[in-house]
Amino acid sequence: MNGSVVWFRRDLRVTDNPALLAAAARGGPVVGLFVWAPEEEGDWPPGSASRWWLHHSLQRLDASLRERGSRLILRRGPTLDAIPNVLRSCHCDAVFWNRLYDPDIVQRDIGIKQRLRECEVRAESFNGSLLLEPWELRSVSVAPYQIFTPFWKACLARLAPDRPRPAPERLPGMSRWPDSLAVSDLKLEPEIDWAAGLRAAWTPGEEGGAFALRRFLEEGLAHYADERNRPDKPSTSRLSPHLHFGEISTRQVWHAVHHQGHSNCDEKIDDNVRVFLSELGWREFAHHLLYHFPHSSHAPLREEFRRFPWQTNVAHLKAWQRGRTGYPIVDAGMRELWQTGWMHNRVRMIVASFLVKHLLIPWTEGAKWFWDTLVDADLANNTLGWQWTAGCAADAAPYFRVFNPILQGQNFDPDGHYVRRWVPELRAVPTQCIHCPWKMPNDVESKARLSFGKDYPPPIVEHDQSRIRALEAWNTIKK
DNA sequence: TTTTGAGTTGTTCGA
DNA sequence: GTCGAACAACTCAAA
Repeated sequence: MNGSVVWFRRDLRVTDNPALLAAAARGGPVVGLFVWAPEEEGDWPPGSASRWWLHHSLQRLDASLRERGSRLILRRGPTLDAIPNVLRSCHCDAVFWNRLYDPDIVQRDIGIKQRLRECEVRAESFNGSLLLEPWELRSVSVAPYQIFTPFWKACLARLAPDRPRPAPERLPGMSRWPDSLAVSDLKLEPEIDWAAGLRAAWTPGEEGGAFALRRFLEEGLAHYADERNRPDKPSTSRLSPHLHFGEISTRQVWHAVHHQGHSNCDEKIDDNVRVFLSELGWREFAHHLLYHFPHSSHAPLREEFRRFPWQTNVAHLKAWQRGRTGYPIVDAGMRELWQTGWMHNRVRMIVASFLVKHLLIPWTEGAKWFWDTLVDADLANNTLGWQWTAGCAADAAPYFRVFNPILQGQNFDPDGHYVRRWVPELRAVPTQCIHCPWKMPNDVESKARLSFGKDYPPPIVEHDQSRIRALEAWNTIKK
């Protein structure tokens, strides 16, 4: 009896998967297990877009395991029932998994490991997703880092990520497999099919992740430092959902990009590579913060923000969610999100700043909407992103940094290609008005075949006024 | 302990 | 049109 169960969660790959390799190394049968137990994830069970992705990724993983002689058994929670049940029915005596770092999941997993060990089951977890785990790095004062630059410097000084390890070629199987649900039984796909845009934009699964990395190395990386802020250019990696679901490991990405950097210009690391790797650094930093400040997905890291005069305005929130604020760059972003489950990072900052500063709507509302609509929704990244925008993270932006959606549009989408792609009613608007169509002269408006205010809304708030109002609101919480 | 330097991503105004 | 300064004060990290 030396069969092993690999409990898959967000490590949906066979390459460079420490838990899977540990199971394979024992030489006995290897059984993949996925347990659907959203109620065990606290206030943040996977959102709609994530569920769609998960559905497809599970199918791919099962296929990939079957090619190797194993398979993926699907069960519903409670996890603490499902794991022992599968262990018994396949006569396995060990469970391996890769660690997650979201507070509620950490607590659950600690309990599960303890219970399994009490039952004489070998239960072991591994680091399958971070370059350094949150407890591996402390500042000199022993307190967790709260500011990115010193955090990342310290990481870089210590970092020597292992080389990624190849997938096991063969996995010993069983003669009789335990019962399994079908992926469709989990009902992860939407009942009303709104996922056409997601299907067109993404290939969930390990192969899709490898393909995205290859494409980025060939087409994106060489211009990354200059163009990563341009939503009209294909220079970002688009790896975020693959990284979230662990379809590719951070180590794989790190080594591939590093290698490319060295082959480009011998000793010196390319600026593009340096900038991209620091984005992986932000992912590490986000996980570090959420682990050490487990309440931060709900509450501001800076205490005084509890008194911030947020406003409730359902109509404004709806307009923001549906991409009808009247600011083209904001609306383009929100519609890209709605249709594809993803938004360019620069545009995420612009729409977030707009919600929080122009509309004074709580950042948690934005975080919730992103959580439900993003295919890369990740509690750590989402939390840090929103806290940063709202200015309540430790290394917050200065209070006076209020993005001007017109200027941001003109700077980062200078030809309006991005806006025209996602806000088709503005397609014929000339470039000089594309980011402020309300300034369009009447004769131009008729030529643009646009009835302003009917086809496209006027701005729901005025920028200059909103900016002043935001600065005043920030003033009220000063000590 | 105290001190010092610094903090991803910006905007506006006036010279 | 371009350019530099001003926009708060605070807290984190390290010496």
